[in-house]
Amino acid sequence: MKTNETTSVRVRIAPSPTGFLHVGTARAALFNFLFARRHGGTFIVRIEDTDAQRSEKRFEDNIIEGFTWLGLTWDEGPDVGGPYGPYRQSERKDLYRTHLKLLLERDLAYHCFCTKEELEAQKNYMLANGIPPKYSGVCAGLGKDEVARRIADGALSVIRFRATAKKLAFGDGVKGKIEVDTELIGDFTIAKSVDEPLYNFTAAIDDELMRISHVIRGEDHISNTPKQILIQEALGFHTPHYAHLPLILGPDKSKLSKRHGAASILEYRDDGYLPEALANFLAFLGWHPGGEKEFYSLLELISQFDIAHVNKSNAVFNIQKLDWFNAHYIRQKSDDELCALCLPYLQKAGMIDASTDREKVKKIVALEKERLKKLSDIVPLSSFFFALPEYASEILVWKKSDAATTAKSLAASCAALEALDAPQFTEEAVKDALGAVASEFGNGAAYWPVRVALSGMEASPGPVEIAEVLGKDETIKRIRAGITRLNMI
RNA sequence: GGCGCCAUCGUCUAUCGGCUAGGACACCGCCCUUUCAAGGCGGUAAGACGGGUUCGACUCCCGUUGGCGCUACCA
Repeated sequence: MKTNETTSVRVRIAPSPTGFLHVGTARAALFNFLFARRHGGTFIVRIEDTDAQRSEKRFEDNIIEGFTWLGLTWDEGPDVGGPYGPYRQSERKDLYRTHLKLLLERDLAYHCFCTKEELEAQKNYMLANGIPPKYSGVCAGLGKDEVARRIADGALSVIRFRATAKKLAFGDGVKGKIEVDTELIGDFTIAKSVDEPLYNFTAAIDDELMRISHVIRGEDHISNTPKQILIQEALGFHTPHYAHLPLILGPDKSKLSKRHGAASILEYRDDGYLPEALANFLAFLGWHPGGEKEFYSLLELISQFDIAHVNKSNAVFNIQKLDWFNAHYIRQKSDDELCALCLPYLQKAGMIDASTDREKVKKIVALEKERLKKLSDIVPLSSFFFALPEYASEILVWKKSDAATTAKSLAASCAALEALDAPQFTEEAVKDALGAVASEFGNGAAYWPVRVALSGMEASPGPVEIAEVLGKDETIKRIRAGITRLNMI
């Protein structure tokens, strides 16, 4: 796709607020955003809410919130306005009505009175007889008077566009040249009535009126493109450059959808994924800047983005890779930032409240930082700090040790730690105290039981770090409980 | 069924005619190490198939097969 400096780049993401912001739309938005910013163009958000039955404001809000969370910014949209508004199709009815009437007057479109049942029957007949199914055209030749009479009689109708049969080809920025025979399309519907326009029609009108230069969208829209081009030609509109992105697939290789898991991008946020991780991951689904660098900030993505390098084939959404990106970005956070990010999860789990010592929480988060794949992992990983979990006494014994030795080493550790004055219960002091025990019993026989007694878990941060966070009293208490347990084995 | 799009490790990908096919995730092993994680090192693993074109094809062309998408009075 050529992007010379003289034609300004204007791209749009046109979500339909009939559901929460899903991954596919978010990725398409990201690519449009990247493309616009890369070329100093304009990024527009246009809400396609022509389907009044299915559109809901809460979905629009969810979509806008999702884009914002991802780090995207737009220049024109329903919330920020712009010179080509309004940016909600439901608020552009008059524009569509004008063009619809124009099409009707010029006989480029016509009223169709066929009922859904009739249409269904026609379709089944054609299918059964091996004929490519398309509108039969029974209403295509109705005279003006006949149409007026039927409408006056209250007959229900839809508006169909007269699709001229021809070989149509358009260049695609990703796929190359795409050719279709519009003969196979047939006269398609563009409105339920002059006040109820349908998707292919409104998209063609708005892309013209909003001066859209490039349409970047999922390849599930390839079959809509010739319809939109036909409408553009009938109305004397320009045809924007098209670029159809490969689809994002679920593990089963079918188009990613709600049934594959997260229904909304915001669910990823709530689950503890970082926007920079998701953006990095999503950008790499179907595109790659070349080279072996893996981590790209949004700014770096912008500077490298080239739509010519977008893949043609679909990509499977690999949650493990997302986790890896996320873990990386979590580790990049400062302790303060990460603590602030983890706080909501800890609070929600009831593990901390306003009275909890913030410095203690920060130490805990810092300790678990490199173990977090998602922010929400902080809850199961750190709960033992706040309340010792129930655990099997047997796990106190290190694999290369025995109960008797473990009891002795735990008692020694306990004594060594008790000898420390509470104010001097520093990481340094604890380390020296336990180090002395370790030099007598060996690292494994000394550290393992202390760590298990303190955490109640077979896997956790080291005993010195935990003890320092817990403080002398709690540390001694937990170790004594461990010793008691050992004596009962 | 019709039409369209696509085809490199299990997954995301590099390669734009010269490849001993590179990287990443995941997986396995080793190191580090009380455990886990992180980190370091190493390993298993790919050009769907068949024809062309060419000195030379993963790269170009054709066919086959397979996958996906679309086929609404949804978008």
